[in-house]
Amino acid sequence: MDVAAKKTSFPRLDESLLSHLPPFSKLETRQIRTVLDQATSRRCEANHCVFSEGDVADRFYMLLDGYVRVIRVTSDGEQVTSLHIPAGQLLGIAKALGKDTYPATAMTASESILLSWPMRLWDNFVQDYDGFATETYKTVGARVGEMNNRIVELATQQVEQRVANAILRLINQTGRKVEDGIEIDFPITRQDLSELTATTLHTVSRLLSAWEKQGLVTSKRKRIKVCDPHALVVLSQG
Amino acid sequence: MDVAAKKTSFPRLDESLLSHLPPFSKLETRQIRTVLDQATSRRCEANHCVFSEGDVADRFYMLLDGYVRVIRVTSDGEQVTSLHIPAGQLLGIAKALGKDTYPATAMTASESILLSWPMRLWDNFVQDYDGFATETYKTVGARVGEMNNRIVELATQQVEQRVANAILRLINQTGRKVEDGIEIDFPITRQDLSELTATTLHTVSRLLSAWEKQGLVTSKRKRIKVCDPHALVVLSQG
DNA sequence: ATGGAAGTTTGTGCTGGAGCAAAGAAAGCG
DNA sequence: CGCTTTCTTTGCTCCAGCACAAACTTCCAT
Repeated sequence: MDVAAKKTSFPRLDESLLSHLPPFSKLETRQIRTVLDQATSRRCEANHCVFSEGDVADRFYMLLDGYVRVIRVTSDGEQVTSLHIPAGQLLGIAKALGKDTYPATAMTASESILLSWPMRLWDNFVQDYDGFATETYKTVGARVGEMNNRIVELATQQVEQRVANAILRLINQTGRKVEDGIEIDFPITRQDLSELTATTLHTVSRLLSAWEKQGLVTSKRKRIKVCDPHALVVLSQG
Repeated sequence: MDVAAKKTSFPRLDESLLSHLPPFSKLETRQIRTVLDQATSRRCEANHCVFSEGDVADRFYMLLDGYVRVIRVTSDGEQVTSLHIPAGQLLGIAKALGKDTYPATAMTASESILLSWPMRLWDNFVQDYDGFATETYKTVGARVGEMNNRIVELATQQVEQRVANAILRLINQTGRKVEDGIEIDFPITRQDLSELTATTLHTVSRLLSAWEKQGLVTSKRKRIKVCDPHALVVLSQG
């Protein structure tokens, strides 16, 4: 792999990129340089499949920029989004779950930049890099927590609350402050939202229309801006 | 801790108990003896709280006998069961998730026997015992997989399919072959099932009655026996 | 600019399953 | 043994949200 070529196509690909990210933050500059040299970088447009459920897990990834959604497909073809992963997190870390195939599919939700390493380096990373293991287990823990919350949410809440919650979560993870509100800063369709909240795009569309009438949100095609986050919080509590 | 006393109240508490269980199966007899000496054992009746969500995770557990259910409680007091844990598995392994409080509550679902160790031994176990870490990450991975499945299930399936699935899962995990069928071998109420499947005990009751009329199951108070597992599988597929 | 694809809005009817209520059956207890 | 508690069954009502359908808007490629 030609490092020079990488640097031209991704000018910002230097130590400073990783040095502030939890799994690598305790590393020395020299170590980070090694890590970078072993990495493959890739820029993907939105809706690009990073890896698929069941594939042999031969690489693990760090999302440098953009957003990735983790989805599962049911036997009859329906998609369910189980997680959104924001920039700065590892993904495809099957090894941390004791698996050698990916347990779910990952797709980019917006244009994204990914670093990846061959999975055979995993054990090296764990051994050589102080804090790497700890941080990945924290990541796993956080995702387990999120999944748990989604289960509780799906089990007990109404559709309106779930949609409100989903939007709030996205805002927290990926919100961008703009004039008169906070916008989800990647393209998201009603369909996507319905897959996140286990309902239909029709219902999501209706809800957003209703909220827009009440001035809680404004939305264009693939864009959602929240004007009154507090009102959404109230809604989400039931 | 008086080892002699333990041995009298739990006569079977010797090396053979642990030696076949995954996290300990690679240990030498001498090591297992050390592990046992450091353990506290406890017998609990059904519906006993092992640890609560949010508690400081000061111990981790091995379920030797019985069943444990992992539950979460919503802000308005509703309970949701996220997992059933069968005998032979670790629980309360917050450390493997990078947490120092338990992320959920664990209650015994039947009379159970638990070993436990102070959490400060966790790192020792990981370091000293070959395969311990690997196996716990597999456990975590399996639970993540299960949770993922539950999310997909909740998101896409009808109540009838979910209840059928839940019963099948329980049968697989904890089923006991009896004459003319397989029985869930711990007491489970309609309420429990409804918490597992995110519905109401009324609906579960109706479904079981209907299935009983069709000869798929028979059930007494707190007991469910499946006579025609295949028919249940068909139902669960929708 | 033009046609088509992708995304969104909105209306209408229908139904699965929740909510409520009330009574019956089994287990536990003094 | 009767009394209480816990668990279960069942009937009835009602509505949230799904299915289906059709039109509209925005984006994109040719």
